[in-house]
Amino acid sequence: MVLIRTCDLEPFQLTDGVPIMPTTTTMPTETAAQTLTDSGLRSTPQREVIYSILLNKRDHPTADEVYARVKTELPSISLATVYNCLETLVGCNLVRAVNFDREPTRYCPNLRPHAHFHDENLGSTYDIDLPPDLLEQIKAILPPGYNASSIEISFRGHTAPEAAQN
Amino acid sequence: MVLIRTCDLEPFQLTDGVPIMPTTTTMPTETAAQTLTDSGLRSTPQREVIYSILLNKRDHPTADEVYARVKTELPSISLATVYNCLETLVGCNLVRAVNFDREPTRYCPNLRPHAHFHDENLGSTYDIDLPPDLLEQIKAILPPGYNASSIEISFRGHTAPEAAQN
DNA sequence: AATTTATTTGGAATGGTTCTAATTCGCACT
DNA sequence: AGTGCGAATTAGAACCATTCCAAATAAATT
Repeated sequence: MVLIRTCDLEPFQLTDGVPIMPTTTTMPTETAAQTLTDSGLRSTPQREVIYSILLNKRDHPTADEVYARVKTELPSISLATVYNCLETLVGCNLVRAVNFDREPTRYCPNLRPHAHFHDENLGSTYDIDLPPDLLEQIKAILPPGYNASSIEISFRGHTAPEAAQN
Repeated sequence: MVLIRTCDLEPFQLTDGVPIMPTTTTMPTETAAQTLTDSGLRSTPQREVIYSILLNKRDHPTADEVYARVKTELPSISLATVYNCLETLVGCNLVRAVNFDREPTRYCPNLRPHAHFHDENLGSTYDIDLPPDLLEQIKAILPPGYNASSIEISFRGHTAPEAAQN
């Protein structure tokens, strides 16, 4: 099975400058708490809050940015815990880690297959929906004997000002 | 124009365990020296040797690995110079930097569009030829207003033992 | 040959991330 | 309700790839 090392967002609208929040998301069939305990892990306030922060504002924050946001809710949390929790959430597939070159890792809640677009002017990252058939075609370029467990597709460039999403 | 942030290798053969070295490569129309001076840079021994090392063994070495290899030829070279030279070569498009998550950057001589496959068992990286039409299809998933200057496609997984290339 | 400018160099600094050892927490079992 | 025990959190040190810096060297230009 080929995992998409990529994160998720409902298809955003580009018709005007207004950011469209996902209305229906491919919600996990269980709560985060359930997924955690199913993986033999505990559902802690830190993990829950960090996950909710990721769900809440899907702008692919870095660990530092997550840290800043969590502190408003859990002022005594440590950066190490933020890293630990993010790693845990990635580990049980609630969240995906996203990398652009050697920039700090970004995080987003795990949903469906998509590519990433990184705007070099704004520093923003957007999710690009990936059609299943295209994914199949991409997998098909691998020679026999190559077993891929994950794929990552990322674009770099800039977005037209009128296409601003967030 | 969309650049492929990816490096190159002639299509390797997988029929047996024998690594096939590229026979014909899409050689640059100019020498490295020429490309450098065309970019207003000097052709130095360090730059030339590093470039030749990259051409010589196309196994996507890290800066450290390049450093180790250069030292046999230029024993007094410094690691800082290796980084400088690699950056210079990347800057004038003779070489591509390749990243897998946050692992150390790898380098390969610049040729045609291709994806990367990273074998998690061996730590080896292989180039996967990217058909032009597929590339077009991938670019086509971008919504209007998204102007990509580069694409990167990378696989992670393992290769069957009998498909060993190098 | 002298001057300017680019390049190299070693070592210090940076910055994101991970490690460590100690504390705290949550759950299971009395 | 209290206790014990493994899991989770925490602060700070450590790590490591990479970059920065300031001095030394080399190459091109005058």
